[in-house]
Amino acid sequence: MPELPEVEVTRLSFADRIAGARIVAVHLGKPLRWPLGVPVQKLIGRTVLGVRRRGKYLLLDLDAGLLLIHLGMSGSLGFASQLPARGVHDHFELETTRGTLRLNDPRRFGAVVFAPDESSPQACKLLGKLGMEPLSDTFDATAFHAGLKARRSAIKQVLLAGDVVVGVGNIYASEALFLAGIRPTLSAARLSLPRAQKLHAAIRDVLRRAVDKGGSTLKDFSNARGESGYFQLEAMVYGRSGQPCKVCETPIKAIRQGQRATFFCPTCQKY
DNA sequence: AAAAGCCCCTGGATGC
DNA sequence: TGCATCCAGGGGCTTT
Repeated sequence: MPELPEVEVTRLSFADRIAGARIVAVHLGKPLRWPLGVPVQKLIGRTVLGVRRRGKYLLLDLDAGLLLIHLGMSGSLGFASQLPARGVHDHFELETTRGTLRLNDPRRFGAVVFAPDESSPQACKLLGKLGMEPLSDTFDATAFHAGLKARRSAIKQVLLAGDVVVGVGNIYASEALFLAGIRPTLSAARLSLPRAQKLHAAIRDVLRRAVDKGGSTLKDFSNARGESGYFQLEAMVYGRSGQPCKVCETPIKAIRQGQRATFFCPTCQKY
């Protein structure tokens, strides 16, 4: 579910409220993708300094170490002073002096991992190979083009891979390619500089607008306040197989690339 | 080194 | 209504 906009929206919905909170208890449910990597006791008494984001990871900075949180495919966080009773899919909970942070994740592809610091092996294993941050000022079109030049697989799959640019998942990859007028199957290396620049702008545009709309709620995404997102209503191609293109009315086509669905308009994205 | 497949897990939708 | 099958927003790991 959660791509960069959903993760960022989640972060914005609780970062200010949790900053300065002291951890008073930790509850673990079923195992997530990876073990926490620290005895729960070591977290008790720690203070949460703030929440950052890197790609689709949330970084909970503590006064000693940090927690890396990934929402996987079906994860969502809740943060409130009073949450309902824990359910079967609530697998991690941080009880703090400011409220309880809870991870609900039915499929358990998500994870919460402790790292002593950002350059530790624990953190580098997860963050080390991540590409450029698309919403940061350092995301530069020329560097983006150079990154694509080195890759021969389809542009859609290079976007998803996350080693050139992070945060673009299955929804926003299709959407950005539509906005840029690029066929998803085109080899990444074959994008000219002007087209790479167009895609660079399209990625920033679609991600920013999605954050503004509170992310996309396809099924069950909600931010840490429990609020849904509305960007799915603005999708030009994602999930619109067979429906008329909003620009030219050609039926939207769905194909599979690397076990994932890709949506595009055969007319607006000719090559 | 890069690319392609596999797999982790649960639940909802679809089809018989 | 019941059961099997397919599909889903991610991404690390293994194999080519």
